Amino acid sequence: MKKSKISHNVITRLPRYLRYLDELLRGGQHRISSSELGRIMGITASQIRQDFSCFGEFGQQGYGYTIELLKQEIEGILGIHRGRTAFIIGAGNLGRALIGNFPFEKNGFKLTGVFDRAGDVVGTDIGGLKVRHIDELETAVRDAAPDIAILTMPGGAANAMAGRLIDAGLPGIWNFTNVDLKIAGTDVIVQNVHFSDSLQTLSYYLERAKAGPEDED
Amino acid sequence: MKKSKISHNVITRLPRYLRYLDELLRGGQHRISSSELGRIMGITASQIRQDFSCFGEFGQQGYGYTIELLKQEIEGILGIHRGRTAFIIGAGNLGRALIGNFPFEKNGFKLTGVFDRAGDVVGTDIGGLKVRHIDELETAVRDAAPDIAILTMPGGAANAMAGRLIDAGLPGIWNFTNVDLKIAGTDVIVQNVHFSDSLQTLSYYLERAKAGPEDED
DNA sequence: TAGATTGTTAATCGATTAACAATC
DNA sequence: TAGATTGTTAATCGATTAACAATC
Repeated sequence: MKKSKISHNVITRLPRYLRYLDELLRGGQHRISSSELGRIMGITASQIRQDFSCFGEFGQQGYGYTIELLKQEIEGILGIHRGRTAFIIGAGNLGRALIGNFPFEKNGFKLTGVFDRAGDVVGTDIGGLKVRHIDELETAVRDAAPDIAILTMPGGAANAMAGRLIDAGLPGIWNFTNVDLKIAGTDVIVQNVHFSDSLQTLSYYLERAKAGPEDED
Repeated sequence: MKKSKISHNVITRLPRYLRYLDELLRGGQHRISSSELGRIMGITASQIRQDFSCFGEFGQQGYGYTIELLKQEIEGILGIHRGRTAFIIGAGNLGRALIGNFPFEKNGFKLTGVFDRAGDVVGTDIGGLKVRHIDELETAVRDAAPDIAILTMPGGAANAMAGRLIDAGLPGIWNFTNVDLKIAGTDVIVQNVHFSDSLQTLSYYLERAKAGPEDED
């Protein structure tokens, strides 16, 4: 039975399920039970069944789950086949790293714009996209209507940039800067990748290596 | 009163507290109450006081918290002044982005080695560090005894690399590859930065923009 | 002192785990 | 059919919030 309000914890486990299902498929496996998947992933079979049951009934009693079908269902829930588009704001090292190495297509996204404010990169070609000047941003957002902007510029400019993007009607932001965007009162969706937070968390567990958990996200 | 077992949720909030305290200090503020901090951060004052009370008594009744002191306490808990060292494994775009832009020092880390397997980058200088060949890794880990290795190489090689590092006695791994490292049976500490998971979570909330929460990590 | 705010205990809420009838 | 495994309800566990005495 589908649930109306789905917890954030459940949502963040979905991409992880997807990774494991992918790996099983690559290993030639086509069917799995919640207990086997739980054993592999280090979580309980109960949790897996509860999680899936938020969205529908994807298994078969006495059989388990067909991996291909389950994967498709989860991809559907995450909206991976929506053909979304993204702008990258900031063509520095991090922006280039994403453009060059991140599998946007596999995640249902297509890069359709790269912007920077530095005169020397504007006009150059990175990964098949011509870098445009940041002054063209608002026009471009209104014209191309990307689903998200990826903030890979210095943190100092992040909030001003977010404001411009939101004003131009952008629905989502993938934030790689080390600041929390001030978005109260807007309905933009923000997902943060805070490197510092992650490293500091690692630092904490290093300190307490004997006592704490050994693998945390 | 200090608590013996501290939940992961509490730990992951500590870096976020630190960011807000920093911002307040930069704004010239020196004192704050749990209720004011809660209002700014969008959490309850109760949660803030509960979180801090896991580690000690950092405030003063009737007054609140001295921001400088509170910040120092949290930095201490996270082990930020430990003078930790790190190797980067993979001198591609992402590795260079971290070397060039990430404030390791502010997070208590110092880069002491960069490794790659590609002949053309080995021997070159990146951010003041000479890139060494991956074959020298084990020797270097034993000699320099870094606290962590930062995996910024292709995911396909991640598990083999993690195995080598663990065998050489490395305590921690900051994993930027899109795979879950198989570390069962070891006592290495792993912290993951899974870009894909983050983007897929964003994708989910874009789909359900009207109903879901608007700012999630 | 009076007002404010902490640290902590108790109450509530939500998430995870266990159990089991339904059924493939 | 018998065995296996789901989806779901109930029980447990843990995390968040509320309340308040202690005290600056």
